[in-house]
Amino acid sequence: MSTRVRYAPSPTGNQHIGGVRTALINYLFARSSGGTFILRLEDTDRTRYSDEYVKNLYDTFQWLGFYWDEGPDIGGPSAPYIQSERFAIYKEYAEKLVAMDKAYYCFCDEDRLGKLREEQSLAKTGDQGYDRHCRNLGRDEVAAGIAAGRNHVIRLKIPMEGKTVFHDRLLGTIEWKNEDISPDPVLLKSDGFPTYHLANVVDDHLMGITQVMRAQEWIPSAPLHRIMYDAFGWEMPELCHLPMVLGQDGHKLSKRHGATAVNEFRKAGYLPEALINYIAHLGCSFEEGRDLFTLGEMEKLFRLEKLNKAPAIFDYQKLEWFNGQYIRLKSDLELAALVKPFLVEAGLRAVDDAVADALDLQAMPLVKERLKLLSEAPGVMAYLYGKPALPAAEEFIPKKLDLGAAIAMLEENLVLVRLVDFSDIPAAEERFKARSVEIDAKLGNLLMPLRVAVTGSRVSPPLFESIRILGN
RNA sequence: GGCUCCUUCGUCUAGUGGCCUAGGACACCUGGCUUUCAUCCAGGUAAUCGUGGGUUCGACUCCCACAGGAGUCACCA
Repeated sequence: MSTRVRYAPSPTGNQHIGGVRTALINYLFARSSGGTFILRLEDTDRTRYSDEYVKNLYDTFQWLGFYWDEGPDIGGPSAPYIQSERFAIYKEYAEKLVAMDKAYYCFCDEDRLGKLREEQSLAKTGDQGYDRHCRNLGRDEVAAGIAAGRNHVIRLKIPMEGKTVFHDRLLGTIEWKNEDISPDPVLLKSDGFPTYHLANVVDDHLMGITQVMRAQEWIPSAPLHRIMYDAFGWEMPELCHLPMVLGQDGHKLSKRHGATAVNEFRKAGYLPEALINYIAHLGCSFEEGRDLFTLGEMEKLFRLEKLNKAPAIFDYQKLEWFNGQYIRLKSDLELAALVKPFLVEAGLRAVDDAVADALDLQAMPLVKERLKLLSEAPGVMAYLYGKPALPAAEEFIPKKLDLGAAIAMLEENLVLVRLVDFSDIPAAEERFKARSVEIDAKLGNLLMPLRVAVTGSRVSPPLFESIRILGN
């Protein structure tokens, strides 16, 4: 049987590192096993839903460059892939569960539930959860309640004793005492929408999902799902709970750790290849002694067994290194195109400017080796456009400049690096000013078109200027 | 607090009983190349494999206990 896996995000926020990593691992698993990767939109939370997030989802994955085989935008045999369009299905299955006495109608309102919570916290007996008040309502009472139009939900009957066992591909066998499972979770909300638990289980079954791979934070809902599969008499997909991604402080990665949304990384000048490679490498190894892998390589090399059980801390520094590596792998032409939007954004050049295009392209060999992020390009290339370099990030001690030698090299059409530190060499300031015109003139004469690029975004403009001229 | 999961350099990892006096990568330090910076190359610092017990001729690798960390306890997913 061929494998079918899915990424099932909820459009209640922009796609972030954690979600994308789950998607990537599902994708790699599908590819490595000749299976199918499916996208399913779990948009059952109407209060947090936004179209904007759906758009962000598509944008993100188009940018990242790995895509699903079946999904809302491209269709497939299990359509529709949007849960709000499968509305009726869930109601049907929830009621089926009630008919089988595996679930029940509950008329408790927010008021009662709130009070219950208060009492429980006062009693300090620990969180007991729902008190199963409506679990044993008579047939007549239920009928009357519904007839009266009272708000109601459908809750799952969690067995009061015994235990629930499930197997995790990565973690092994996990046992839960039924009394420790959240008492009687809601399956169908009072607005008629399913909760995650119902929709997730029903869809995974209906869509023929064979492996469920999701973050470890979902472990506590696994026993509950097991109970539902059993109640329906369905075979449960194989479970595999993925290690989580943590911030520097060891807590679940979130906004306060810095950039977490993929579009933020994109704006900051990260390459999708670098992000994908780094994320995949986090908590997983592909081949001994190597860190850099293309998507295609990972598709072939991926094995679930190589996943780590322990959570991993997201290291922005190492990601930057990956990014620098991938930037250096780009051809000049590719990189120039990649960098262009950042230059335009910085106001250095216009979008349509053939001369600027040529200039950029010629500067690439120099720019390429000193970029970790595409967003650093404007700082590095500012001089090319007659603007001062960006402020210094750090200082360094320059060596003494020999203008005569510099000009000599220029004339030989060699790579020239000129460094001027006015504070260190007081006399140089005067000399430089006096001869800068001469230098510029020689530049013009020698090299057409000009091949000039500022080197070193860390050079402070008032103190240093650094120009490098490329030879042919 | 209950329950569950996890535990090799600061970080990401290799490692499935002897090849480990623990290997690689990021970061950091030193040197080389480059009249600067960056890139690149070479080298270095860094884990008594969370702690304590076992099992075994032999344990990072198997078992147990403890400790620490994390996750989760909604009509959110």
